[in-house]
Amino acid sequence: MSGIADVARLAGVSKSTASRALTGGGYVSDSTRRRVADAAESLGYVPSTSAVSLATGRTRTIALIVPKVNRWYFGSIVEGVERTLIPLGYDVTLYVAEPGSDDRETLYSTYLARKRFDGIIAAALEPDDADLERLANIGKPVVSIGNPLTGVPTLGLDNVAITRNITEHLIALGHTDIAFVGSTPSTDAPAKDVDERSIGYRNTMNDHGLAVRIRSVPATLTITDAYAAAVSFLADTATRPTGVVAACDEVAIGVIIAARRMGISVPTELSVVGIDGHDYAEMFSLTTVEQFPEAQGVEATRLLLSMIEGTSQPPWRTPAETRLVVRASTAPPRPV
Amino acid sequence: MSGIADVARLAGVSKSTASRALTGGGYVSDSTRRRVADAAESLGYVPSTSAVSLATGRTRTIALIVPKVNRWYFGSIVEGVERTLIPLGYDVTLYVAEPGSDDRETLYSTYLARKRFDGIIAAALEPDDADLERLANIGKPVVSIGNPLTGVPTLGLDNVAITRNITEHLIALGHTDIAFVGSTPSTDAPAKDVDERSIGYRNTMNDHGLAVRIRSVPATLTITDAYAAAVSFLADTATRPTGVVAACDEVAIGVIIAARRMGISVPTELSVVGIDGHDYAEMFSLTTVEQFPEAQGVEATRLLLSMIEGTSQPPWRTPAETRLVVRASTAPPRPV
DNA sequence: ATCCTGTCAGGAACCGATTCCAGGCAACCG
DNA sequence: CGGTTGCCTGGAATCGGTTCCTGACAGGAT
Repeated sequence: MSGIADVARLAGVSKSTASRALTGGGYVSDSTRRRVADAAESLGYVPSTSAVSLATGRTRTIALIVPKVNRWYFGSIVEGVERTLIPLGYDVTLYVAEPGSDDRETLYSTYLARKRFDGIIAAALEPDDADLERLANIGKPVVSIGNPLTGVPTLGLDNVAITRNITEHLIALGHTDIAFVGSTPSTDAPAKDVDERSIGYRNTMNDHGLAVRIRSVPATLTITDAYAAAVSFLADTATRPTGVVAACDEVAIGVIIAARRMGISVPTELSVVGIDGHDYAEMFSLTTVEQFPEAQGVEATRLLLSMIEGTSQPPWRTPAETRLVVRASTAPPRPV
Repeated sequence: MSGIADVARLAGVSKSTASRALTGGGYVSDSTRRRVADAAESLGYVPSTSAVSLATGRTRTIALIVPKVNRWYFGSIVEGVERTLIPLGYDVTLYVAEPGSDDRETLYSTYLARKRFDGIIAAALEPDDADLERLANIGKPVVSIGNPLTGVPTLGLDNVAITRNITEHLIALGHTDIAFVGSTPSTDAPAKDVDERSIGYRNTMNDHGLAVRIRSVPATLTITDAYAAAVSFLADTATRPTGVVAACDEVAIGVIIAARRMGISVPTELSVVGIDGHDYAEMFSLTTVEQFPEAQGVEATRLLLSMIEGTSQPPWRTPAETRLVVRASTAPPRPV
């Protein structure tokens, strides 16, 4: 429990000199710098973070906001952020709150207001206008992953292009009866990734004069949700599509598991394509557009740190890397 | 950016009275208390956490240490802890570091030494003796989830009893050729859940005079790891067991997916039983022993808070709830 | 010899709260 | 009526650092 005063006393210098020696600011001769360092070492001195924060205004903490932890995409982001920040000695305070939950209000009224961080990384945050203003008012740098927030540098995918790409992939294989499994955007202004993906699919189908069919699954987009939905919408052979564009890999996998269970052969009777590059994609031979959320977490952290240091203002929108991987879940439709 | 001095000035009282009025300690008349509260409200006063921490020695932060986020068990724990702490205004600083990683040393040397929290929840921490001493030396309450640490209240399962239970279940169905899919404990002193589970299986097999067969999968115990391992060990029909006790549900699911893929019928040709009650268990009709990691996160948080408040010293070992759920992944072996 | 400049170190103010201590005042008791 | 007690408030110290400001000193330039 020794403080900097103890270190200073042991080294035979003043508090201010000890502080300068340890933090590296201002003039200190090499010999005293070493004496102070030795004293700190031998006392096992660890600076009090609250005192440092109070004096400097910096917390060496970044806030990470995610709607959920227990999904591959968000879990990967968390791991990417952690991996980058731990070696730098930064703390990560995690805030888990789904849009619309009670915790969401607490987020803005308590957690963000408290400003116990130097910057914020927000994944899939869906703030309304009032929230966005509160976010801007706290005066700390913010980086968004996933959906673009006005005035906030965002790292994300070009979702419309991606679903266009994979829808074209199915069409090129000869499919005409293609469903999008996800959700219908509530408004024309897409607020979420899923909305953009739905729109990319819809536009492509329209361009080709093909019928748009949307199968809804709950917004959580988990494998189990998609499985349950697929068990019901695959049952009717009359309305069953030959191709499925899934909102994400977890939905795609849920559909595949349901199909297998119902004896529907993938890809012979049903082609499925996802988006994510989920850990399980290869195991299910899933054709998918890979993205790399852990790398996105790393990249978002770098962007945020550069804003905190004030060295640079990142671009308003940074595209994240993707890659189409064709596996064995897509094939031409069986001739009628 | 107004401080308590501004609030005091606006309310026409001293800093000390304002502080007492807002924190609720000591004598303050109702009328001034209200005046101060109004002043704070109208200024949008938010106390500086670093100043509060410095003065009180309390951080209103708890540290959560997990080896990984992107696994159902750990993700659930994180969500349970978050759910409990957010309404209380506590911050959660998350530390993700696998045993043996570089980050693990940083954990002890930097993160824990800094003491920027009031208590610690550690899931599946595997400290060596030196680590354990460092943990004790920081002088903050600790609760462990999963594996018992000496001197630390632990919330966990009776793993030996659980695997005994499910091994008996398979034996009662008529199986004699039962493999444990997980790992062999490195020492006789079990350090991890998996070790205990392995031992429970082994003892039960020995008691019945049956041969012990262990199939190893990497320590990460993911679905994909288990899938890959199962694809190889299920291939040889001569050595293929009729029953599998999986170290956890993710391993069990990996085995089931591999079996389906290889045309091995579950449960007719292969019975599989897991441990966890994973989100996917029902989808795969998996017989399993359910546990509730999110509830464990909640419970561990409660224990820790009671230690922080000093109200009570929790018992050395608290058993977590479990429940055997028999589904359609287990059946009597096919008669030869 | 004087002046300036660069290096080094210490004293004291400061960050923004909490809390100890002392004192004023009214009410109640003996 | 003096003394004790309880309620209420303000001043000042404190938590543990950082940083501004001042000054001492040595060396080089004028």
